[in-house]
Amino acid sequence: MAGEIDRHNGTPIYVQLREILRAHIAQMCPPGSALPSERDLAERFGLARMTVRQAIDALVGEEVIERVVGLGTFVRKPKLDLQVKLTSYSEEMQRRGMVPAARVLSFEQINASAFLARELQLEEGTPLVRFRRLLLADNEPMSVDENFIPAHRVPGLLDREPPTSLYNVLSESYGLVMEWGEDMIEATAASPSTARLLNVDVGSPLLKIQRHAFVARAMVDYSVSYYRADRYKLWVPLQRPGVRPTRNYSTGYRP
Amino acid sequence: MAGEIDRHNGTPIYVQLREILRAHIAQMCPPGSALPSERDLAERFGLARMTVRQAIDALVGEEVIERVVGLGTFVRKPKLDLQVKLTSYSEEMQRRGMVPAARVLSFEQINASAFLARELQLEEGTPLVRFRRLLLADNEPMSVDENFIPAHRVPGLLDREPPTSLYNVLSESYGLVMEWGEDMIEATAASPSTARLLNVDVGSPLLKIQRHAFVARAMVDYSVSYYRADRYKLWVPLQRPGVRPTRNYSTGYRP
DNA sequence: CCGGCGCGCAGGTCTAGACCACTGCCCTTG
DNA sequence: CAAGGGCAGTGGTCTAGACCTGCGCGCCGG
Repeated sequence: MAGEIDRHNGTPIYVQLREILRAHIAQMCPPGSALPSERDLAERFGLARMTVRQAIDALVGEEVIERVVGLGTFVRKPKLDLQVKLTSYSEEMQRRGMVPAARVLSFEQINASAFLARELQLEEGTPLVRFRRLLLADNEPMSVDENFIPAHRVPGLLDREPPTSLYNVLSESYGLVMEWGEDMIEATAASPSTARLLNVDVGSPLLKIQRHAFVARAMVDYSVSYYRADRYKLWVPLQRPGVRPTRNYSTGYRP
Repeated sequence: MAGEIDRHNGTPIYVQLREILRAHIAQMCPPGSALPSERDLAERFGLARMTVRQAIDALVGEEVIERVVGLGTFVRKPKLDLQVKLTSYSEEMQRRGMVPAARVLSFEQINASAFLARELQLEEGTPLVRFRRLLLADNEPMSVDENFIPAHRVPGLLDREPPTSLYNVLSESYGLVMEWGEDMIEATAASPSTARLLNVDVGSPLLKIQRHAFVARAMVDYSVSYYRADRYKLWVPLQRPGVRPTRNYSTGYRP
């Protein structure tokens, strides 16, 4: 198991352990495999068992792992059908037989402004990773995309190359599989800078999509995207309240 | 606070305390009121503070109460359900606390064009009821709305006054309760005629929403709406949070 | 050979403290 | 009167134990 506890960096120990466990699970634990026992973990990291339990409690709450009395703690099967909906741009385009590409506009750490802090439900000034890209499909601009992720969720992300698929990296390296979210959709007119990036006229209609994506109760990603209206439509299945959900949602490209 | 802890009946103490607190909140705590402090509760019930915290943790997980560092623990406002979809315009606006109104632009029978026939999955030339309105919210134009309904579904509809709430009439007079549907969402620029109706500049961004609504397997309504982008945003849940995460521990499952 | 019991280990619950950061408020000081 | 510091109280975190029940397996006796 990689990682060590740093007792002096201010991050609560149980949070550190939780993330160590999450990464460990994501990287080398198939569903059904057992975690070390609470007492083992306590000894290995030099912690009280109650502290270990606090870390494990969190992951159980997220339904990442599962306790069984008398047996141990086990990795749960990821919910496959959930994974399809909150898809990343690259997955989405590949599924549609288009060649996705991206030009990285910025990839840096910033401090949360008042606005971003509110959107991400964090304190103002919290370090965030900002990842801004121009997304292309078949070599033609499709959207300008800006993601904000709490930095503490993705230690070391900025030391890497900017990922080609953000959601893939989040899931494979950090165990952050987006489970649910909400989109705020509106129409807007292209600003000069956005128009230039997307290769459209200033004032052209764009689809603005703000997304909050969550893992368990914690928001992990806030993103703002501007899609070219002439290249992108959304398809949204609806249902009447009280009817059993179909649980489908997909973004769709229409030529 | 009513109730006492029974240390010998087998029910975990924190569960007993949790239910005592829940009852206490339900009976005499308006939203915003404070609970006794953790130390108070521990002393009053003769428990360790960690045990009290476990009870409180559960209620915080249920979003019944809320902790504020340095201040105390407070009763939350019950959450409103935002999960309203496939609602009619009037329901939607009422939910937002606005006064809905409509100006009828046309209310007539037409024959399905090739395009409409394809959208409604009917034969070309099939009689349709066309209902076109300018929808207002708080007396200001919000959208231009056009519904197409197979005429055989709504006999006698045209002999009435144009309905104020289309979905209400469909459901109350014809038993057509929309069960599911799909929205196609895109951004577009206001045409001269639409711009004039909506009281915006030509070329202003609009949200174009095409909706297919179904009862059972049969499509009952095809509609096209143009919403003013400056007045309308769409909220789309991507994936339900599912079960409220709790700190309860399940037993009896074998991986 | 087979059945049952007990041991070891898993998580579940609980205790009685500790120190920390944060908040609101009072009281002192300028 | 205003600004600031101190203080008491809050939740946040952590410790090092305790004893409980549930579980599987191996040992031992029939």
